[in-house]
Amino acid sequence: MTGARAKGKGAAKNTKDALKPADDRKVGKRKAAVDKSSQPKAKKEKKAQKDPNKPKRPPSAFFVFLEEFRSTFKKEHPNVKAVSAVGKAAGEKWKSMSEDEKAAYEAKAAKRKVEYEKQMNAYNKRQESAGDGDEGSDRSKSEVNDEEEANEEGEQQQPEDEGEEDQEDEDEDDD
DNA sequence: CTTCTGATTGTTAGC
DNA sequence: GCTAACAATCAGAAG
Repeated sequence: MTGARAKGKGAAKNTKDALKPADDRKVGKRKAAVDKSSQPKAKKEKKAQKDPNKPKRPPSAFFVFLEEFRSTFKKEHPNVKAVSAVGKAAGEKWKSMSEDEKAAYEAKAAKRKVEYEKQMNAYNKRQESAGDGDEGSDRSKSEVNDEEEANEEGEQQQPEDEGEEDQEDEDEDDD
């Protein structure tokens, strides 16, 4: 079980699979390491944080929905602590949701993406800076101190609204 | 003690 | 263009 992780399904590099995009690939999953000594060791920090503040990927609409779903799911199933249980249930419901409902999460996810780009910009800049001096060599600098600096637009309104942002002319469903 | 895994889908980045 | 990897999560499993 542990062996097949990265490419679980044989990398799906076969011509057959190649034609078919990642269809049912159980997601090669993460690091795909654990081979022998690929386990990232925590140098000193708690987790293997390669980069000081690496911009994590923006949660997809599904993940946004997941966060909310998890709360609900846990409420109705406080005994269920299996992540797989929520994942399955969420996935099922997700597919059951209408595009309208999904659009609400998609809109949010889209916004996340924009922020992600911003974070990348800051991160990217950081990288350049880090590369300049020797990284990890100087410890007296108290590591990174700057945080979130890509706020050029002071207008960061936080709409607490619930759902439906500006769908404007969305064809909705006319069937 | 520390890191990984499971399970879901979507998005992003690399080739 | 397609593939691989990763995004959260939580508790257990493995080393």
